Amino acid sequence: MSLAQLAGLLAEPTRAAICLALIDGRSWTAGELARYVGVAPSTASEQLTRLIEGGLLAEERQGRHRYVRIAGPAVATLVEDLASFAEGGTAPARPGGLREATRRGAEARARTCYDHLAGQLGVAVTEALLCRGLLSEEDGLTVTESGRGWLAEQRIDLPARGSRPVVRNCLDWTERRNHLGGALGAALCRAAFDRSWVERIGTGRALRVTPAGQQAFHDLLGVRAG
Amino acid sequence: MSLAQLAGLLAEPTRAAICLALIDGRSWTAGELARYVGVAPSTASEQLTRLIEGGLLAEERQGRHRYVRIAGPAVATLVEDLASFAEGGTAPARPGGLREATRRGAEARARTCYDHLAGQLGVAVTEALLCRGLLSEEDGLTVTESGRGWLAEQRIDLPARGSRPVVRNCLDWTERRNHLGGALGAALCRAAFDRSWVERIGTGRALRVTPAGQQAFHDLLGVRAG
DNA sequence: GGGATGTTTCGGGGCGGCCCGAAACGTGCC
DNA sequence: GGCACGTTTCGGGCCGCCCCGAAACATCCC
Repeated sequence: MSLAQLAGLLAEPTRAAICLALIDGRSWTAGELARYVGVAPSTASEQLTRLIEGGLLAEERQGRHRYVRIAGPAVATLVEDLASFAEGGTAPARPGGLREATRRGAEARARTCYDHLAGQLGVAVTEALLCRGLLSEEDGLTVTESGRGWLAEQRIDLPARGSRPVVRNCLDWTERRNHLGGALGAALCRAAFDRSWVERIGTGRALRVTPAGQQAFHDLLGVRAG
Repeated sequence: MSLAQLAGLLAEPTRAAICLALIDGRSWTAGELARYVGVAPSTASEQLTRLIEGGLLAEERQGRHRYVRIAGPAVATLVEDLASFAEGGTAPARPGGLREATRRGAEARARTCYDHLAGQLGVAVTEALLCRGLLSEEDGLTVTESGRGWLAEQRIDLPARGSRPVVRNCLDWTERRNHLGGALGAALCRAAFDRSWVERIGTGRALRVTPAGQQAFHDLLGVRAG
């Protein structure tokens, strides 16, 4: 692919809006995106196909839904750099100013990775689940019996085995260690949002751990967060 | 400016080729670029205007020539990231792989900044010129009498005072110290190329100091390069 | 099976913009 | 002044593609 082709993918307001909507790593369905950016479903469908073919987005089909998300951290960084240059009129620049450093610091502490927790928080939670025997790494990553019990206690639904693996190791690019992805990772992340343990900082992927969240992560998993 | 507008600037093969041609920081005239990318001068002129208005390029008019260059390091980084993503199909990614780290290491040692020397080499040369009293910082940056003599000895033409300042401090974004820009900085850089003291590594801004260059920088300025 | 919902395919209208050539403009040189 | 050269402005041809609506398809639920 050429530079012009790549840039062309982001050069239309519709496609740019789609990428910006997905920048935090969450998955959206094609219809949601169509409504969000204000185009007909047919139009969104075509543009999504193009973005996927261009390697900017990844899709996951579930029944009649087409879930779509940013293809990887490299894409997210690229889009963010472009957007920040476009907005600020000036420099993202590699060494980065104070603001950039602050943002990266926040992301290093806690952020979403697609739809689950990452950064120091994500890794710490995963470690804690392993230490306490709620997850096991013996035979690939699996949820243990006591893990099932714990999840039930916490009223976190263990997702049924669908097309998506329940647990999956996901390499953390700041911590360089694994954190928990998969359907369970997503469920934990959703719970953390629903219970106001974490909230987004701005529109990016960075998260703030709320006081309630610090309490909860400590009490439930012995994790000191924030 | 919006993300789509910014991306749109790079979304046409002609404009993308122009930006890639300028990626190493050198200045080209409008006509040169037109021939290089294979379009009519009128077309190049229009596209250049658009790129300048978009903040990606900077221009400097001298007589009937229109010199044009990348607007700053932020733009260069942006274009390089996009190009590397487009080519590699995969990741530039902030933390960067080995290849990226190697490139950045090379750039940190020696590179061009627009049309003059930067990186450790550029800073070292500038320091040496100051130490030896060839440049003075007393009353703004100026060339001293002995500096003029030294340049004559080296057969480096001290550029006549034109629209461009002869010497100018240019903040180095890896060394965080000043290096020499302006017309003299460009003349020194040109001399270094002409005399094969340095050569480009690949198509980017990174430079390699040749054995002859190591000898010359050491003998003439006491600079240990490479 | 039948209906509701989400998605895709297809055809066509319409706009934007890329590119060129011709002519005008500015500058430098003889 | 007159010529050469680099650049810009303007008009116009032409292609690409963005977007929509209608219809077809796929899936899920009753």
